[in-house]
Amino acid sequence: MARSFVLKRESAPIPLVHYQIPYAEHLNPQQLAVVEAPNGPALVIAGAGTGKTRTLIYRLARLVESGVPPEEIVLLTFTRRAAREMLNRATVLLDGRCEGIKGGTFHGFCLSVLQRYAQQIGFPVRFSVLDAADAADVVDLLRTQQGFHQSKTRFPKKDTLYHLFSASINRQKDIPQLLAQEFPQYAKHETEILTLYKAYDQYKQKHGLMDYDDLLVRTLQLFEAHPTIRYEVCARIRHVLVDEFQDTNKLQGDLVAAFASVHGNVMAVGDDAQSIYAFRGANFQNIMGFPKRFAGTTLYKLEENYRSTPPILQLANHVLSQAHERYEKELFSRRDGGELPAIVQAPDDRFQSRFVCQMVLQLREEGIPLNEMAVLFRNGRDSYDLELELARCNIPFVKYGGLKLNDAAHIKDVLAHLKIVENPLDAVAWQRVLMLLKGIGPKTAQELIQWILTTDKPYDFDSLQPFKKHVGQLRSLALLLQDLRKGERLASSQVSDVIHYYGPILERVHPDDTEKRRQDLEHFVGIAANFVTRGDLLRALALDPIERSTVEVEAIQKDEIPLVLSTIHSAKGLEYQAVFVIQVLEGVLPSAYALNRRSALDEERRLLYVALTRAKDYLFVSHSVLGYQRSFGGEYFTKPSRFIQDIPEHLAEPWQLVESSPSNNELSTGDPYLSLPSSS
DNA sequence: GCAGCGAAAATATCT
DNA sequence: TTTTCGCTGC
Repeated sequence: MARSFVLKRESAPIPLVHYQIPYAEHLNPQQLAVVEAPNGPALVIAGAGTGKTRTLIYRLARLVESGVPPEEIVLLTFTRRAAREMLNRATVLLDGRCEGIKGGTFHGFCLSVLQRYAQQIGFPVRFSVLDAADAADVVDLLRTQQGFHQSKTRFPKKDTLYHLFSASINRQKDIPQLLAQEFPQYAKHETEILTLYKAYDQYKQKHGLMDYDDLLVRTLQLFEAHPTIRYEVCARIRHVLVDEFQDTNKLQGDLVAAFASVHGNVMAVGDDAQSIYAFRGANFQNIMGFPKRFAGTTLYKLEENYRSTPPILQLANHVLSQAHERYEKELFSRRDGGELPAIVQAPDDRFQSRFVCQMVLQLREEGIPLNEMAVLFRNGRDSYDLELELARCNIPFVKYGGLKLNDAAHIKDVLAHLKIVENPLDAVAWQRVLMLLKGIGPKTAQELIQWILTTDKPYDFDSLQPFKKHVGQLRSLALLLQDLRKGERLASSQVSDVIHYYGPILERVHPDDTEKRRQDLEHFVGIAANFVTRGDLLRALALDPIERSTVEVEAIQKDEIPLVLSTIHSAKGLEYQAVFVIQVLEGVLPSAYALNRRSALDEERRLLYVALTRAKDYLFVSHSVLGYQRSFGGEYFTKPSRFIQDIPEHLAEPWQLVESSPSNNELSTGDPYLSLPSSS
């Protein structure tokens, strides 16, 4: 197919394409088959560490070398980080020719489509994208407006409600069903919740707002309502490649089908054993159903693991084999030797942190760079104690997952000012901005917003009679907004202006930690410098929020490449020479939320499997006997996760951490053959 | 109707 | 640790 395509474009007969890259030398036969796959639908089942990313990259290069215009190739990945990395590597591989390939998340790609056609489905060109916190704020606004918060029995909070709405869309279940399953305590509020759901949907339409789910849903709606647009968009997608296909949900499956609807060239890559997004409606049946959905699918398999040593794989296989739903797959390593993974028991959290720090330092001595080591955990907060210890040991780190800088109140405040300039209909942002003013509370803000939404001069408050009391403050706000609105000013200079205006407010609202927050804001100006327009900045931030810890890292040490801290979910698809999995405890991994459902427990188990298979050479799985509850200073006993109970000793070595001598702080493994360096 | 205080509650994974 | 709720005084 590719060949005849080339013949059509060039008038002279070209018998064969000359490939610059020696594919057969760089790839094993299974990988090569994928890279050379003919046009049409293809499904690649690729176990952990089988060179899936590498294969995809070579596939991209191959397509480009075969004459497919790079801008007609779309690579859909799970995170922006993954897309960026793959496209960079492909670009290097084929001296820059892959640069034009479009890559990103489903949400990101849908956003780019919607930005062009938003008006066709009744949205303003400059619609706003709501992140999870924004969306919850909208829900909260409506919740209060409808008076549901005053109900006699407890009414669900904004986060719960938004979670419910989002789950309903992503898992294709109606709200009563979800309520009965997950929140039986709120079942009696079913009618109100349904009312709220409808109100939420209408509100977003009316104010030009889209949440994450809307990006997918509205794109599908757009395609359905306007087949010509669908054709126009998808005709430009000659090839679509989807990574981590096991983690796509129904909506994303439908989108893939739409994207491939003109050219039919779709390649999906996935591994059912690594499915860890069922909570978001991911359905690995998408993999099973792929050949049915796309007639003529060719199936490929990648089975040889190049990443991990045999002992690491054996432990991972063992963990997976205990799942209720059995997996037939067993990965085999192409490597030899390797040390047994360690199951490390620490007396308490502090010990665990000190152990990690000392081990990291020791491995660095042995020549492993910090960014080739990762500490993985179930929840963002599971690393708090470790973060303190790392700072104490002067070990620089980056953290992925967990809280984002965007969630900090002061950043949200600044963003809200930009949002109302971008989209004057964004009432939630208005509310936030107005309530920062002295003497303006929820009631006054609502009245002001009523007026703002109906006027054609939303940034001119001078004519406002009933709000005379506030006219001074409103005037300086108006000045700022009118200034920002003028011309096409650079995003970072707009951010600076807002911060300048916001300075006094910051001091008044957060008198205790003004300085710390001011530093965040300065950091934020730097980030804004990566974007040209205000709209670019806002949309990028909504989809790819700033990691909170990167701020602190820069403060610690700028020169050394940092150690990686990451939630397991965020570590998907990546690999490291040494991996520490910490806090492997009952109630943490598996999560307490998963304990009573088999399928959820299996997902937690796969999560640990994903964590273990990130390791190439060294693997440490740790847990502590005593935990410290951060909320009120208490201690509690913990149990090691059921997933690491009763692991035979030939699969992993049990280590017990003990204080080597009461007089100093050194740790010992209790094993005379294992020495740990003292912390200096 | 707003601000400030203290008590109480909650506390995932990601886009 | 942080957010939310409810009360009180202005």
